[in-house]
Amino acid sequence: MNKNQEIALIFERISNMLSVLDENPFKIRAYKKAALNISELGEDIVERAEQDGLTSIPGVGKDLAAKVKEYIDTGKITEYEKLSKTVPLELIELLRIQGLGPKTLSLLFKELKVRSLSDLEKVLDGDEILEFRGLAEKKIKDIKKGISIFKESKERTLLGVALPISELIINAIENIPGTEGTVVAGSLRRFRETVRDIDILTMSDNTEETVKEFTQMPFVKDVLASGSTKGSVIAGDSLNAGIQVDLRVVGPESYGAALQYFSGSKAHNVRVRSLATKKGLKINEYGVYKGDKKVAGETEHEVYESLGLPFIPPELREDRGEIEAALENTLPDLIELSDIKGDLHTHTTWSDGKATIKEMAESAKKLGYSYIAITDHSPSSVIANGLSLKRLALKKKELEEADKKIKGIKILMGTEVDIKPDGTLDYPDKVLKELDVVIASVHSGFKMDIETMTERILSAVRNPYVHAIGHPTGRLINERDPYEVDIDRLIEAALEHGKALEVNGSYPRLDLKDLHVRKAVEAGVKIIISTDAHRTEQLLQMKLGVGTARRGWVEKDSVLNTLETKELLEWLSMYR
DNA sequence: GCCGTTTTCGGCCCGACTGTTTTCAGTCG
Repeated sequence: MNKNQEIALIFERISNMLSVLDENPFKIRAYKKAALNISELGEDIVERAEQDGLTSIPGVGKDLAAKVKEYIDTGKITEYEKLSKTVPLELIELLRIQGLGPKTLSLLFKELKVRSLSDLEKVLDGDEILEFRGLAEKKIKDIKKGISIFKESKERTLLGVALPISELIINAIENIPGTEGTVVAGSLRRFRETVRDIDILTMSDNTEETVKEFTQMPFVKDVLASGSTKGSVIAGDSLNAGIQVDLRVVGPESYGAALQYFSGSKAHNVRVRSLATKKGLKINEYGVYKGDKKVAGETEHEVYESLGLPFIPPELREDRGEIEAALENTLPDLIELSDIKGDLHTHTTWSDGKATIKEMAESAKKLGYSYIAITDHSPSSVIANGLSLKRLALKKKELEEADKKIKGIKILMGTEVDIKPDGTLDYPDKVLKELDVVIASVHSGFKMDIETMTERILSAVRNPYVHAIGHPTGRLINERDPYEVDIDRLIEAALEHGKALEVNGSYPRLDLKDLHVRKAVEAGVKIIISTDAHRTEQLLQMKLGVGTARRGWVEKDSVLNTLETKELLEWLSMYR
């Protein structure tokens, strides 16, 4: 964890501690907001402090700047140390329990000395609890249910897992008579790399009945809420067990306002609303109002238009400067999935893939691609059945034959070559020179200090025959942290040597991630968006890669695999 | 605790659902 993340975590905890102590809610929010902005800063906070610019971080004023400074200088924040003595860390963890909020927890903490999960469970089973106002039988039962969900709770669900599930549910809802326009909203629509729940919006002429039918669907294990416009359920084993699915049902006159509202993010919506207030408008999920008069609501476009803004694509709605860009009319013209002309990172049965060259190429052709690069592993990746020089030659022969046979798509001979711990590549230069596409990646020796790892990857960037660095930070979301690499230096070197960085669309990776991609393209670095497909259906993960790139404000011009075959081949051959 | 082309003080997004509140508080998103 770097200093930014450490400080963000402490502020987040302070916020939670204050909420359990029932402090000023705006102070609580102030700490949360500062935590978010510091964690997304994209710049070393120590450097920012040295330039005396801490208060230039949104949400960081004089007080919080002093606390950041204190942490940098002493490794401690006195306020946090003090609060920790009163409010145990284990207690604020309990805020994640559904149905148990800060008010109740505060009461249990102050009156019944609850300090941990086991304390809480004991208290809920005891008699004393029944003395408390607002904590009758049903509420206690709800909290107990929350505890059991909390105990089973997994980490946030991966985008690539949640998206297909949302499509199944959308289909099921569309089959309810009278529904129309069922779409995904929330963080899933924004293509966040992980999601906490699945938000779905639909229109219906009988909202109550639609919610009711939704809560009775076969995949539902638990119903958390069921009202006239909103239902909330927990999915059972037939889907991704434990994930929460929320449905909102509105009429057509409010569809756009509701979609805008439920797509979030929260931070984006707060900005949108305060903008509305300044213009003398009021905005909620039913529409935009001037006094009692509704001025917008049917479409998202008109909601933004009523505020004097152009439409803001969902992937940008994170309050990362999109409001300002919209006001100045400088929003990026984001890349579309249909701009992609081919996939430059795929595997076949020659290494650890499950499909042959021919099968991969034919699937790529069906997607309308003009080219596909087959980039199997190099010998050091033993587990992945990396190709020896001899097998590489044999593969080349098969690939050339397939290329002749299959018309309408160019099959490129490539490799995903290992960057070995000493920074050398797993094939000699004279071999790399003969390949159409060379992607260099780290697959072993992850535990290195940042200096060594960065140098290791930079030596691959400097190799004249490397085209791109594959999954540059090596993370596996929810499973493995990224290795330590100085992204800024990597970007600088990629720019200097004219090399591309990959946005790997494989859903456990999504690497580079949104904030890093944005940094790279803003610096002028070209990227490739690829799937790392090991089977034909994984070629469809391009959608996730493009979504991640869109979250990184990427335009078509920054992406090499939007080039037509001829232009791409020209670019690739610059390194020969 | 932050922030300011309406404010350096007084705001800080807004509504649905639930429970036990007979008019509203807590939780959630």
